[in-house]
Amino acid sequence: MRKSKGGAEADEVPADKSARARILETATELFYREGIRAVGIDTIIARSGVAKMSLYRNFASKDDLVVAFLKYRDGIYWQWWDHVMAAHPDDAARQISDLFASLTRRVSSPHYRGCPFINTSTEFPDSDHPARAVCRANKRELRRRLLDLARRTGARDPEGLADQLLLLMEGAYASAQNFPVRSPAPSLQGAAEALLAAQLGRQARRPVRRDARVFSP
Amino acid sequence: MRKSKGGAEADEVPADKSARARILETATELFYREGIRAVGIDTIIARSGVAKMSLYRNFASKDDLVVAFLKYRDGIYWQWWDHVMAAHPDDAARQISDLFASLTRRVSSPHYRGCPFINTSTEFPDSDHPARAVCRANKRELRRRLLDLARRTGARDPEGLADQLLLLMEGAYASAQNFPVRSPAPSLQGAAEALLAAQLGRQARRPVRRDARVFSP
DNA sequence: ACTGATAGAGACAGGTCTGTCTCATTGTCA
DNA sequence: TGACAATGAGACAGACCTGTCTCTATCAGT
Repeated sequence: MRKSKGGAEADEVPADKSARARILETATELFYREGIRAVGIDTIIARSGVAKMSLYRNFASKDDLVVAFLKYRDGIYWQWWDHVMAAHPDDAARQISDLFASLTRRVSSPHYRGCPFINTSTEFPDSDHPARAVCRANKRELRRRLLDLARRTGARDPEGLADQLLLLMEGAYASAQNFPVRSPAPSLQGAAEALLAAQLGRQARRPVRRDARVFSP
Repeated sequence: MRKSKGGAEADEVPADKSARARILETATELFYREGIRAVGIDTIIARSGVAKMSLYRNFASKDDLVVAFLKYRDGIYWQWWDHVMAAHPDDAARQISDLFASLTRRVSSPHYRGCPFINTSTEFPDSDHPARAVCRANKRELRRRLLDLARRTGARDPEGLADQLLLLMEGAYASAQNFPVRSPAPSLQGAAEALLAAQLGRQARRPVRRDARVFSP
């Protein structure tokens, strides 16, 4: 089985921080960049310049470290969100535009490796895995905040708009991996604005329900 | 480290097929449902009732089997696509509606576990991994077909519309895992139709480029 | 100077993983 | 019947993984 190439073994985290902080930072970096299953405990301790027992004294297990990694990323995520929202607190439409503009930049970075919560959910299909609870909580909160935004725009169907925007965001995250030459991300902001505009216009545009034939290969 | 729970060890694939076919079917099922890294060769041979050497006589390595799995799923995918397109070959707008309606059903199935190409890309971050080429090819072809559809609708900006629809599709795939209670999928078709309608209307709706402040935590 | 908390170093156990090897068995076609 | 290809069964090697254990070193506060 082809393995991911291992990186340098030298310390990459300043040694003046606590062992716990060094471990968490290193794990966050490695788990995000190379995947959780692909990164072993030995790699984390080597890269953070920490003894193995220091890891297991601070985290009960690798799963526990994974949960800590996700909670750390969750914090960063809402920090980013709040920062974007703060620019125009009373203009929800503008906040949506800003959100998708910032998201476009975020997912267009060459180092971008997708949403850690989606990625982790893929790596651990068992929805009872402790990490999955953190992933679900992040997405639930994302949906809640999008609904709040949608309501404040005065959209005709705020729940529907929120879910449409949610789908766009998830699509931006997921498509970051497989379009190396020309990312679809630049179309993101236009899509969000078109969906919002469609909900603010006069004519009621209801989705057409059609009974297409079922196909299950 | 918490492990995925192993299933029954009994044969689940009819023994009258060739060893290669049994292996590929079992691997396809297991890789998709439980993830690639999580499923070992021993599990595959046990579930398919095949000797280990029969596996390695038909596939050079696990990576080779993974590539075969992805090509198999790729075939199924375009089979599904062609089936949906065949209903109204000369009405691109209707084809788009049908596509998203069918997609909604697809991702709403309780057994749905996301897009195998996105999932595999997450499991193997190294873009040089042989499996990644199959994933990229699938997504490139998806984009090509969406562009063809968009052109045939007479959309003002076919490339933009195709990428918007692409983002929606990817979002539907990615969001299948983390919204167990109330999936955003029902909003999918309405979003696609609204994006199409926005491109067929009179007024030019150009995305607004705004220089929001950069935030990199 | 003494104490106690924190951490480094590394051996080790027990399990799992991929991939190889040998040998016996089955089935098919001539 | 004989030959040959495909397959089953299972031991095995070598690597890697998580988690435990022991012993030693450092450093801050009193």
